[in-house]
Amino acid sequence: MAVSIGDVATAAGVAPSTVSRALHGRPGVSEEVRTQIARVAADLGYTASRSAASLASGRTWTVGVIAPYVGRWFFGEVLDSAEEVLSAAGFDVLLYNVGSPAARKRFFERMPLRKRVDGVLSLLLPTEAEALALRSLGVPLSLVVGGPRPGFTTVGIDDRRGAELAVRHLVNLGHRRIGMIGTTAAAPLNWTTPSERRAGYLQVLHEARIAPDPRLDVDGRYTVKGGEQAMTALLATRQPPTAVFAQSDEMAMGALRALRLHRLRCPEDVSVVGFDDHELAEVVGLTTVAQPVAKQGAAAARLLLDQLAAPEPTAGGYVQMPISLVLRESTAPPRPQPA
Amino acid sequence: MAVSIGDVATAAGVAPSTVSRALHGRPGVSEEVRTQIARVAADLGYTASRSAASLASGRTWTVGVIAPYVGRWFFGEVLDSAEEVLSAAGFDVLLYNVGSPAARKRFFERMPLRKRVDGVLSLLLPTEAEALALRSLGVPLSLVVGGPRPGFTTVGIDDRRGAELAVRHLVNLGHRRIGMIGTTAAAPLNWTTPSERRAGYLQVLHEARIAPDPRLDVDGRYTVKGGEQAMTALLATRQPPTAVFAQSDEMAMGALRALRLHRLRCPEDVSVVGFDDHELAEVVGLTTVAQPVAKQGAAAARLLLDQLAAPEPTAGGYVQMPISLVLRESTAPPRPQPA
DNA sequence: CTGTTAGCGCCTTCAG
DNA sequence: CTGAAGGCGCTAACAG
Repeated sequence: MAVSIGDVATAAGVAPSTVSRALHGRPGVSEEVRTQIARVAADLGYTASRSAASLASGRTWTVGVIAPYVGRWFFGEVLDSAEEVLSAAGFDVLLYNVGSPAARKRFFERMPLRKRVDGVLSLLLPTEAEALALRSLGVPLSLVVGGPRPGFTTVGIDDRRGAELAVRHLVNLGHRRIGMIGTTAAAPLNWTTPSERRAGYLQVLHEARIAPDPRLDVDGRYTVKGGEQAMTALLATRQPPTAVFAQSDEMAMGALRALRLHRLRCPEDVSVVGFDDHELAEVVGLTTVAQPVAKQGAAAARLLLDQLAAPEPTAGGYVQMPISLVLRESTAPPRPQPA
Repeated sequence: MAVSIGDVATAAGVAPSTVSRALHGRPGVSEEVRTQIARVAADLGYTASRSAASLASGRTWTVGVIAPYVGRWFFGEVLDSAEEVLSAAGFDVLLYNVGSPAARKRFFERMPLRKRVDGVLSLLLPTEAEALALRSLGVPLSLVVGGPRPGFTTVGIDDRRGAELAVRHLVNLGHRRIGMIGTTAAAPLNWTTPSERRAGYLQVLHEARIAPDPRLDVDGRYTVKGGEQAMTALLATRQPPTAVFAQSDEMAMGALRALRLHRLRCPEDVSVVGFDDHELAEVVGLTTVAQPVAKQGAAAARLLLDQLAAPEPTAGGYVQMPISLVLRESTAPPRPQPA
């Protein structure tokens, strides 16, 4: 069987409690004994059982991370950076991928996190009911999307202003007929990003005295494929847009593909702006609104650690990360209209 | 405090052991009592403590997943599908991101998995020493890269043949001067993929009686940026290649970008083939060798579950997944050389 | 079918 | 500075 604390104690000629103290660097152990114990433990390849330690102390030293879809660039990036911060602080990461509605429902019903984690980092925006379930865990909660939320510490960006940057850029180039690829579905997952970005889009159109045309507001499901289909739909309208704002780079890339398939050129025929500054946006020369993705994950993780370390449970807080427009080659003035 | 099994037992007027049996669906509990207990447990919002259960039973119901870099498309995709399979089977996923050499070293030294997991799924190829450490955990081991390995059940592809498909395609188009972007670094992480793919490349050159030119074999570090730099280096050689085989789509996309920056056209000036069939390969029209990424993750997870369920520890095994060449728009015959 | 009895391995008082 | 004792919450024999 695996070596236990008792084995180490016996081998070192001390009591188990002394081994525990020594290995945790707690005071009350002579330097001599401490090094001796460390040596013996290493020799024996001893690792404390997390289960037993958790049971006895109540600390699990693990953080639950809830993500909607790890395969998506944004989430992978956030997870990656968050994990790094967390593991450096000695915490393990328990990953829950709750992309599908079914998985999500099951997760929040069974709440497998109960008694299993010291804190939770969520990459998805919980509904009110879900937030309630999360709060009932009685541990610090951290969020990487959306805005301030009672009981949660959240890190995010100003989606609305980001969209404004993108659309204003198009307006400034002289575009008047500007489409948008986002999601019209009524925020199925209580996700505010699409509506916020739409609000920014509408705001700029309003400022520019451009009447919004609902036929130019299409659904791209936040996927590459969806973006392609959405752009195809836009091109099929009576009067296609001369520029398109895609709410995510992935949709923007789908849009670029649709343009290629239609033998249209970007930006000569249609300008495209994305959102996120995806790793590959540079590769395809996509103008986009950049947000610090990895930094958001790291920041959220760090804020969670702060709460974990705090003697008093500190609730809430909102950190907004900066965004900026990155100009590349996918945008240009509209081509002069045939008079 | 949280509600314990004792609370449920008292409230239901039975013994804790009966509650345990009932909730686990074990035989020896009357239907009547079982439903009664289920009701009470639900009312009280009872969830068993994983720590206590693990300590008592020895089963942790969690699987450790070791990944080199979750942000990379391939790994994100594998992780995503593996998590789905695992969690559907009731297992939690403990994620360890050990991308950097430092993190990797720390991980294998401290082996935080000991006494924590029922099985391990590794997305990185362990060195002999690392494999030893993993085996010492005494739990089923599963791998998603490389070939057969004692003590591991592995899922993979024939990298060598994949590379052959790609390069042979270029040869068949009439290319004779074919570059490769891979990694020349001596497999720092004991990762066989680069050398296997190189072997395939060399093999086809040999078949076609083309003398390999070491100057055309450049390092792209398996990243987009690296691919771009590698292609730039290739273009700077005395006699640049007319076609390039990139060992990953991410490097291929970097190469495409380099071509664009040099005002060269693909495939007119230079043909490019990638490897992986990245989600965005279609978007950029990249010809590539497709491998079933998500399926590999799911398969590896399923094989791990099989071992977990088996009464006898079954070791080893190797499952090879199919690959295929996907023709898109990044390859064409070389342009006739100026005579 | 159900209750009782021991631990699982560790941490944390409390003594010394 | 160190050891002894109790208990964390649950499961797994063993009795009835």
